[in-house]
Amino acid sequence: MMKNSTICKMCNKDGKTITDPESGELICSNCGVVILDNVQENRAEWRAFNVDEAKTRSRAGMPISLARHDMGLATIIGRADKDASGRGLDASVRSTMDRLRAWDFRTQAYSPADRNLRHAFSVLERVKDKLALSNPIVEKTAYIYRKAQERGLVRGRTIPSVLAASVYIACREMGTTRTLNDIAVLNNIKRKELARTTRLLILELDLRVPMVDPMKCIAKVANRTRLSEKTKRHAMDIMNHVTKSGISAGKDPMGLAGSILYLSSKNSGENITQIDIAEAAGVTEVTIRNRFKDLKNRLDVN
DNA sequence: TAAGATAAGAGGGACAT
DNA sequence: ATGTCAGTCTTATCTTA
Repeated sequence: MMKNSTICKMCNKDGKTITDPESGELICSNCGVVILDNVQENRAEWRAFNVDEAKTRSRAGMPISLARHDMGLATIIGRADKDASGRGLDASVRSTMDRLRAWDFRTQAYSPADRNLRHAFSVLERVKDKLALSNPIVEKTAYIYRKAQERGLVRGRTIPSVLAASVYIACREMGTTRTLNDIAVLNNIKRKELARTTRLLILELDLRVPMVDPMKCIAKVANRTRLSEKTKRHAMDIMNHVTKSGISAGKDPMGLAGSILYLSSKNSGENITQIDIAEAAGVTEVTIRNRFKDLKNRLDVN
């Protein structure tokens, strides 16, 4: 969490706002409203434990990154036909440089695999902005995509779809809540296809992807509604109970989170419609109803 | 108008053949 | 490999309070 001093437009107080680095949401600490949900992570991705470390770790120039087709290590022979002191080159040196430059270019960017990666990572740059992904997630995405590419899994699929699946997996691994829907709509991909590709990657690359944390789903859905902190807490208690008793197995966690919030809001007398909840959770109101009915039955039994 | 009920259809996992 | 089955979620439509 990091604090800023943006003034919240909802409650108009000079309150602090809090950036949640996990969900990338900017939240007012007075009223709890989500002011922005696309905040860029602007901290360094490393930690320094003392002054020396801070000095040695800060750096000039481009960091090494998996998310570049050459991992950011390229040396490019420039176009200016000048030597280091600015004088022009004589003809023979210049023609040598021309030949070197030509080969430099060919060997760097023109293997088919590299071209694929170049394309993919330019797409990744755009996705990063749209989804407010942190640097570690981008790196992880790039790593997964590289593996997929090496295994020939991109063939017969589009680059954006494989990339989107990589993003989704990276988010899951980092415990960040991004749903299939979130990622699909921003990439103009059908949710089904994204789900299919994701499964394929997990299967083929033998990835161990942790389950979505249902608590984070509660937080995410609640942040999109106007429910009170108390209702949210109560919902988390219920979720705790539900997870322990195994009712949640096989259910869409967002739908479940939504229905628990609905249940919680009923208990606390807050009026929120199923439609509002459903919209916040990204599921239909029927799903909310079904889960809700389930919950009522199963919780009464226990 | 919100909530509940019902039905049809899609996609995928488990399991048997 | 292919088919079937139970379970989940979605969409659509109708009824109820």
